[in-house]
Amino acid sequence: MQLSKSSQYAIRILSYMANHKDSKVMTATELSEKLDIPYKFLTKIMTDIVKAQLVISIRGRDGGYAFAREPSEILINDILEIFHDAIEDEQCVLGIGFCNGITKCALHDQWMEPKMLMQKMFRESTLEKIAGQGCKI
Amino acid sequence: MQLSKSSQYAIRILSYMANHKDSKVMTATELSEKLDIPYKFLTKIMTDIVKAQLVISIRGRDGGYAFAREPSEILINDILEIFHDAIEDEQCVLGIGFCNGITKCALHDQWMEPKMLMQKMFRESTLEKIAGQGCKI
DNA sequence: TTCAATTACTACTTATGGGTAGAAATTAAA
DNA sequence: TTTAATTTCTACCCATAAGTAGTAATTGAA
Repeated sequence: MQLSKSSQYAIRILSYMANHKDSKVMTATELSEKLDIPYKFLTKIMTDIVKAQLVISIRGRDGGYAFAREPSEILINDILEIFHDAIEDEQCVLGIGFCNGITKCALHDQWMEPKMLMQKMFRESTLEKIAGQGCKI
Repeated sequence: MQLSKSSQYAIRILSYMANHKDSKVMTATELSEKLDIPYKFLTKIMTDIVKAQLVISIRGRDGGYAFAREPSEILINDILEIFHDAIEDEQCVLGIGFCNGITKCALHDQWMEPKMLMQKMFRESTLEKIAGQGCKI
């Protein structure tokens, strides 16, 4: 019961970038070193994030990554969706295909409250919000 | 962000058994058919659950599986622990090693409430409780 | 004792996530 | 135009989860 490495890294990367909005672009090298994330893995993840249009990439000399939208407009849930880690409404915690109001799994009722709270948190936390907390990593 | 197949299957199996306490032992064949879980995978999981002493196994003819303790004494969290799916107190949602009250990850504060609620749910839901809800699967 | 019904064990295969290597493409500046 | 700094692409490798196959061990009953 945890987030994938890709989601963990992505959240750390983007929250770090949001924390350093003064520098317009940040390179993969800098992010990799500052956040202690394997360089090659980081570039792979960043390519996914660029395709999802949360950031833009500038290739070539003096290139790097920059936000495509304001950090106040980017939700943690947007990041989780890229790596298929978001908690979907219709998805059953026990993995059965017909878990709804009528036929439901053994944990359906108990799971409802923590699930809703988690979804709410992921869907209401913007990068700007979590960045302004004095977190360095 | 979801449980492993092993945990999902295990919860379904044990909650099914708790729902059918009249039959003392249940065979792997019956569980596999009723719950639509691959037979070989089910027996592998059951062996782990037996080792964790939640159920006992009776080998040989007329054998099968039976509870080692009352379903009212078995928590969902006990099952998650077997397959390393439980949410540990000290485990950071972003996977950093020094996430505590002083130095904390970007999501630390936001994660606290849903995490606590989830832990509480897994640690307070007994098999008996979730079984008595008219769930067949 | 033999047989059939059962779980346990060992070893394998397949799928997926995490991670790495090398080269290609792009671009600003010298 | 050349060079160096960058991202991107393709193709791998490794570890683990998920699932399968075959056989050994156990046991009640005929």
